[in-house]
Amino acid sequence: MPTHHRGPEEERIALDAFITLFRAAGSLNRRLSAGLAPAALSAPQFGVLETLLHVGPLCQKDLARKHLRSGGNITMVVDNLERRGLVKRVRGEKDRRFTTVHLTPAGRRLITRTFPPHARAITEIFSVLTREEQIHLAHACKRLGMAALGRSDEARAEDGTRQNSPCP
Amino acid sequence: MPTHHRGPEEERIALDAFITLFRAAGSLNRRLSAGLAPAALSAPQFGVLETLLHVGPLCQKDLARKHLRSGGNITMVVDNLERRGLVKRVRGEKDRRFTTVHLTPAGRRLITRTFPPHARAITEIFSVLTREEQIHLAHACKRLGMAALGRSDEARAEDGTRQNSPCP
DNA sequence: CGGGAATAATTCAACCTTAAATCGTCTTTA
DNA sequence: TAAAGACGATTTAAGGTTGAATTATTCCCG
Repeated sequence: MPTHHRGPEEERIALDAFITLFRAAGSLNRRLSAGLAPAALSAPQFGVLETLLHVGPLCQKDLARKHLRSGGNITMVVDNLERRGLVKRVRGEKDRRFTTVHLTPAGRRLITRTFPPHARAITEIFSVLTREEQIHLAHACKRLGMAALGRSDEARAEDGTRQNSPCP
Repeated sequence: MPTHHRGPEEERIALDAFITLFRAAGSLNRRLSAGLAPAALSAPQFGVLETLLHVGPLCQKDLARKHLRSGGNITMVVDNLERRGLVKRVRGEKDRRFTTVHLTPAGRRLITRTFPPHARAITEIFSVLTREEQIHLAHACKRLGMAALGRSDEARAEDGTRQNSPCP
């Protein structure tokens, strides 16, 4: 919604940036989901497989934290992946509250051949911006994200400063 | 997911910008949804009411186009708003295929008192960026969105160049 | 040691989202 | 004018999302 609102200029500019950011995210998302359709993967499913590939087996709590999603949500996404045999749950031996999620061979095969074209698609789309523009965009979004979180909890949980929980 | 992937630099930068953009949108969305909770409005419901307030009664097709959502989605969101008595559907007289969605007095009251604090919250969060940064951000996102859409159909349907459908 | 607090996962209800199928209602055209 | 096609809205099935309640397990402390 193109914010037909007319207020003071500061507000107008902020609302315009806001709505544009959201529309871009939506369009990106739709486009990339289409690219995932051949593998019959939803974006969240792809995200979980990608994380498992690049950081290794994780408990669901950590998956939730990494993706900024609720626990119940991860349960469902992992359910659907497990139903297709792309992932398996392993009950913690030391601490039986945890279940660690592992890629199966089939899951690893699928994600290793799905990730590269996906990354290429992103790179291709972002190439409408120069290298510097991309860096500035990322920087601005990083600050925005922090501001939105109000700096409270996991603001930078995924910004590199990871303090991983001890999923056994 | 902080893209632990390590590829050529161009790809690394694009993926970083991508993931940062999405995390920012997610955080913004969560924060603003929290602000809407007192009014018991979801973000999509708020969006529809806001559009109806600022552009006037619209048929569902136009609402769908404005929000880049499917028709079925709008049917449900309007259902929920109508159930609460915030909007009402009016069957087209000339062409009975269309239903025009109107704000009820209650709906107008709710959205007129909900919008200003919402806009202020956005402005407040975006104030971590300078005026110029916000403008550059919007510009970059605009180009990104176009690139993602592949320039096809309603790429700029909401960028001002509105060609409204003739909902009677 | 034993009971209460904390914690990981699951379930549940409510809503959002889409694509595809269907229903009514025009419009076109043969 | 009647059949065919186009078009707006609704329904349906599948999945995503959340927050709250529940369950199972472990931890802590008196």
